[in-house]
Amino acid sequence: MIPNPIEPQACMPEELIASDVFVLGRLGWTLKKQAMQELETAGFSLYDFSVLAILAERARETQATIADVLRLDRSQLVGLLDGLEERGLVERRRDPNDRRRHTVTLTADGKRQLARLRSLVKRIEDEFLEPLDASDREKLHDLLVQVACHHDSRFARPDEILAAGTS
Amino acid sequence: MIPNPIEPQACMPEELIASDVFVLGRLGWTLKKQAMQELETAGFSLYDFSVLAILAERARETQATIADVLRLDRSQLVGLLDGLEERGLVERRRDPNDRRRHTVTLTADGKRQLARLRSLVKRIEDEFLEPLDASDREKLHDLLVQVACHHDSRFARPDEILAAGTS
DNA sequence: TATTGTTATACTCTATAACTATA
DNA sequence: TATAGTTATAGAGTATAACAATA
Repeated sequence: MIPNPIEPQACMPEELIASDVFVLGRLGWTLKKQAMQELETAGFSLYDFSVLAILAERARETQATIADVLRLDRSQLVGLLDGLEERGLVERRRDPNDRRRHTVTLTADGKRQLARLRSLVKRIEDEFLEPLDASDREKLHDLLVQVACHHDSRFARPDEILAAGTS
Repeated sequence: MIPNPIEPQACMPEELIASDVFVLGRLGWTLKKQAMQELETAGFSLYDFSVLAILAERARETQATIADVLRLDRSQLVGLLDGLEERGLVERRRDPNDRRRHTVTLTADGKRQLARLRSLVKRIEDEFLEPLDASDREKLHDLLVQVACHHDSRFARPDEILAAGTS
């Protein structure tokens, strides 16, 4: 036999390691998958977390705006909200000003669950970024947000710019 | 209350912007999708590029090792290689040492196409990272690879460490 | 019996279209 | 007519299982 003196099996090509498409794509996928799996054992999806997080900051969102933020089709959001509503974490109410709209709000239970998921997600991120120290993590996040902001202005955080000098 | 003087529609929640899962996940997805679309107009997929890149550095790979690097199921690779082979970009040959194996090699035409795709991907990455200067891009890539390496040792680049002082 | 490449199948997302009730 | 939410359907992408050839 004498297959190969130096085990070349499954070693990573330089070109792909040098490629941001490859590295960023895979890293994003890995982290997402990791988070999805861990949330699933808690009975939630990543979207559940995102929806709750959105509602925590601005209650009474309409379904369309939630879907837009998550880049989700409105039809996909329906099932998500159904699940959250069944568990009593959110409430849908008709908007009296425009009876076509539903305004969605977080319940007290929803807030509690969000707090739980928040710490879970935080732990996942901490483990994922383990090799980086606090300063590097901040730098990484800053660079990512800069790029994200360039492609989607909604990522802009005016208050962060203002607060940059204070902390 | 006084609803919201500043149009709140589809604005991004702080918590999600602060979340690495959210930002990294979306950014990776965006870049990947962008690259896929642009490559598609050239008649290729992102996987095509990756396969060609792998073969350029180490010819005569076996299908299993290629699939492993790309985290692809071996059955998925079959169709990919079929497409590349039909276009005369790669060649499959039975390994005489182990007739179960197929060794895959790049043809001259495959090398030419890879060069084309390479510059295309490079351009996509450049555009994507437009807001960052050269130093920031390097830093970002460095951080990403550090994290990637932590989760998958094959991302380690011993030669880069060695070459760090020379160039 | 285990492994390589292959084929066939099933399942999960996501995208699209059609429907209702309101405007 | 257009829009918000909903439902139903279809497609792509991915994962799983079974198979033939070889070890």
